[in-house]
Amino acid sequence: MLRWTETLLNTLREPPQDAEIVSHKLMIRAGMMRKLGGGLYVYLPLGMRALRKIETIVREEMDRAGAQETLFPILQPAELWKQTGRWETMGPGMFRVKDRKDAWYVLAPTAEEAFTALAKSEISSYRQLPRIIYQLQDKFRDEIRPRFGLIRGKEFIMKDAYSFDADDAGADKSYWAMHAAYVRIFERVGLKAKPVEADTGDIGGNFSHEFMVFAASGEDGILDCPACGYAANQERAERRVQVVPYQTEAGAPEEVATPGQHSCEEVARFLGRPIDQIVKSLVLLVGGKPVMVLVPGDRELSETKLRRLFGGAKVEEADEATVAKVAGPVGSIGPVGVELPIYADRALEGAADMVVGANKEGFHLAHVSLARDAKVVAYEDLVTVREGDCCPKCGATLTVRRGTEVGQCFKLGTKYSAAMGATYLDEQGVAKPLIMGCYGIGVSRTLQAIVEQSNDADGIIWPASVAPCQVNLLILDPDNAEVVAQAEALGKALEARGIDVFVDDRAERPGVKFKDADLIGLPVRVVAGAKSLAKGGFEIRRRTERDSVVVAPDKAIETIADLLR
RNA sequence: CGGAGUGUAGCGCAGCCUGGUAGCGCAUCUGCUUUGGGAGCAGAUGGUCGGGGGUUCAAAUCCCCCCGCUCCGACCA
Repeated sequence: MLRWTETLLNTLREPPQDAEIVSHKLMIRAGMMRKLGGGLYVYLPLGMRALRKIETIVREEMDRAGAQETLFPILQPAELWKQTGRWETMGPGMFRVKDRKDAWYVLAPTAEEAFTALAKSEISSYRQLPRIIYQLQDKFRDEIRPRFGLIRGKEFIMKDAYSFDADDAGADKSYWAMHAAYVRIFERVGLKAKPVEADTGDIGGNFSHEFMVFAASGEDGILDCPACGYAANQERAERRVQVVPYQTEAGAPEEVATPGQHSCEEVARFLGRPIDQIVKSLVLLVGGKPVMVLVPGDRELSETKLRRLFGGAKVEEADEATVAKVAGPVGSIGPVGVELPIYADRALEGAADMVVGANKEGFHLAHVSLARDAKVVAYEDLVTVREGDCCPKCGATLTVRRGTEVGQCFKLGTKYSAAMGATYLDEQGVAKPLIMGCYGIGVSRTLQAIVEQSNDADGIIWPASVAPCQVNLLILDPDNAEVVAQAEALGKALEARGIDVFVDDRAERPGVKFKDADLIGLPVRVVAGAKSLAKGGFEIRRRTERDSVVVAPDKAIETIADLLR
């Protein structure tokens, strides 16, 4: 039994000034955690209990899926990271420290290298495959902007798992086993999380799902198809291309004066043409080399998609001087006559009678037919999908929702095993690189995501599976020996049944205790007071309900157990 | 890093424009009254006003530099 008067716990009437979103405010106000520094939080006893419950569920489901728990050091030799090149490519996002001999170390932001190194030393035969190993361990990332409490911190708790297989079929099996485990984990912790197709980012690999929790405060946009269930991160989502109007050729390109008109909106308005008849031309440096990209005037280029098109090469905007050299003045460039590889969005395939920049300040070209007048290398899916676009699977209209990522699965292939020489011998005695997958859950982020998704105006509403305790027992008259004796007996009996009890035994007025009980948000509230005893026992109610029932002491345990079921 | 804010008691804030001995609410401690949805009265504790420099007889207040934190854009669990 956890007693308030023996617990390091203070609730706050007002949220701290630096908290923006509801879960951050509630986690602080309810005394679940405190800030130690930017992006760094202390888990207080109640928050710690909820965190432990989540971790237990994660372990149970990982073990059930055949994964084995390990624990790797946070402090990792730089050598490992140099083997895969990520010592360079991770950039300033990774914390690096030196020991007294000036040897460099990394505070692990993730652990592909370390797990691959272990696989290299321990796995040598196909007979040892498949293997999935995991850990729950702190991760460190020097985030540019930590925010929203546990949602994005410099230090956070991650469950990371890595699978090692002999072939693609095995790797797929491991991938979907982890995927299924994640679905179960998020269900069990009471979180509505949806797997969506995702980009693979810096981790690499070729296939990925993110588990997203829908929340207005989410940092990611998710395109969701209400008709067929397709869902994808905005940075990766695809669309079914609609045929653009104005497909008829209208004579040769003609220079038109557009003084001072640069953006597509300006040009469209000035020429009295619809915006999707204007072509947006952009110059980007892909792996350091300039490339021209064309998208419809009202669309945004997705740099993520461009990067994937070029096999993960670095993509950046070209500076004005470069643009001027290879095309024309920024704001007036176009594809006609430029000597650059030109890639266009699929929506522009067959586009005719378009307006493009003339590569000359103050002028655009009208009546341009891309097929005829520009040397387009390829038409690809290059724009960021938005609300109202068509689902790539079924063609229905996509909607955008905000979401927070709580987990991600990647198929890595041999990216790390090949780089580090982690091989096994197959049945023929041939050395082959291990096929890998990696699977992360932001455990501390999950804790706060649960609160973000489950609260009301009065406070947190913990799902029973992860609540710090299941029952909040309020002793309203701590000076009344009869009340205390009854409450203590109930608390002990509940604990004997495996039900956690948090007792508010403070010498506070009833109103204070009710407010705090709502704020802390344990699933079942039991009131023990002189008035309740006079009415026949304890007053019992769910956090989510307004009215309580009075239950005789000998019936209370069953009533409570039923409510928790 | 770019843009916008902010920094005064444990928490939330006023004071700054117009310089003149640092204040309010909550929390904490003491006493009395109160006691079923954040009680009342009386008293008490607690501040190098983010740091440094400058202007001035005098700086929380005006000027300069630095730092922290928060919010909006590019990374990610």
